[in-house]
Amino acid sequence: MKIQRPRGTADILPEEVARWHFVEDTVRRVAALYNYREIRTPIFESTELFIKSEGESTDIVSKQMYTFQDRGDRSLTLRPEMTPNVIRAYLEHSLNQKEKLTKLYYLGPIFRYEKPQAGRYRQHHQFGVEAIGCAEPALDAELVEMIMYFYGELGLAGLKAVVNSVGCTQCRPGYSALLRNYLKTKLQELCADCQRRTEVNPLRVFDCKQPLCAAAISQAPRVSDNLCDTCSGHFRTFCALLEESGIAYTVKPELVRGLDYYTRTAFEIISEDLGAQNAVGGGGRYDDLIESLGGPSVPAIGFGTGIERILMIMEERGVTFPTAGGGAVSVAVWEEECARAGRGVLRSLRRAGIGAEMDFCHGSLKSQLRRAHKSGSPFVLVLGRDELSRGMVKIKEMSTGSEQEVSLEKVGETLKGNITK
RNA sequence: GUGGGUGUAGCUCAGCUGGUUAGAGCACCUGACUGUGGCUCAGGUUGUCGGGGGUUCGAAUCCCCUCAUCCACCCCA
Repeated sequence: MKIQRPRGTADILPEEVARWHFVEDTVRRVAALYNYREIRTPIFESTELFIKSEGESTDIVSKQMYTFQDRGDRSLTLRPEMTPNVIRAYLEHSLNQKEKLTKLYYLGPIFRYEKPQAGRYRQHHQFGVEAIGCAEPALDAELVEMIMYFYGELGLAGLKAVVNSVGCTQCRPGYSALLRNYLKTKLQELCADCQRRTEVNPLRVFDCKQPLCAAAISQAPRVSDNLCDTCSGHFRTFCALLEESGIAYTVKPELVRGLDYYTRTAFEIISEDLGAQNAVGGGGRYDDLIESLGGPSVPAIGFGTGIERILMIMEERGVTFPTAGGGAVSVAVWEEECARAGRGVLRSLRRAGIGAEMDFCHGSLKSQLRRAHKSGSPFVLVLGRDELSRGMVKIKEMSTGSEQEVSLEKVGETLKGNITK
């Protein structure tokens, strides 16, 4: 074993690609149903974009970015998520001038330098959407509905939506301070992690699994009681609309996402089939991000979901999916003087839109049939001395074993009627 | 970044307390059928035992380092 793939990356081999296609096709179909249009942005961007978007102190920016200098001494970073890229493109092309509400989706790889683990890779793929230009909670609810619909179309089950409001610039700082002060009074009762969280990200303490910590925070002030009127109104309507759409969800006051730019609505979709990395998708509103990147003040919301984790759930639950059937027609020729005619047949079949291949390695007829059988060829064309001398070719249908002879010129035509594609 | 498990043929794994030629099943190839796949039967190929170093007369087996992978923490998709 010489050179191996970089740590935390994966090769997607031909056998697995069918699953990817199934997911990708579903992405495009569902996006179209909700009228989102695809956007493709560069794999790398100015490092500054991510620092400005996500906040210097976030895990992603402080320790997970693949950052490098190019030959022109620019600092570039492999995208660690997609929202900043989409917003950058939105601003760069003044999409806000073209329509009031811009609805975009993306599908592609993103990169984070993390220690690989089950469901966690250094390169993984995400499907996500960004809806830019509307502050209404109805949009928030529709996004949750959309992501759940998407999972439903893939045949996934065992998923749970958890939602929260993280407030806005008006009310969040006040709440964080309030909570931090409360936690400081309980500091001795908290575990070491939670003592650290108290300073760094107090809301996380709610998520601690230690019973002592759970007890300590049972009386702590809740976000829901400390939102400003606008935020709490937004959240109430959002929840009511989720109920209207029949989506089962739970409010989780401790849900706080890893990026600084979120405001108000935050949500995550959790799977019971994954290990510790149990979030399949998540998203939230980011009403201040565009302005902070130097654009106009435009509200927006988005979600992202990890393709690898989706595939893991499919695997776990044995989700079946449609696969493309039937291999190419195989042309079997084993005598050297027939090879030329065989190549001619290949060309005419392909011109007729029929996939075809021939074994150039001089295998016996037997081995060629074996190969054809294994690769799922529906038909094998047998072309040997006998047939060639008559200007004919034998068509063998693999499923029944029946054979018929047709003239060389008519092969394409005859097969075309028989192949269901 | 911290802690723990694992690494033997393409795949799944066996190999007892160090002992000479490293195994099984599946897969693959060939043949039985000198022009016909699947089934059956019979043969056959494949390994620097993850890599490096050490202990030893002798290492897949013991020790150290390293790499990869898995699991958990952290964080997230």
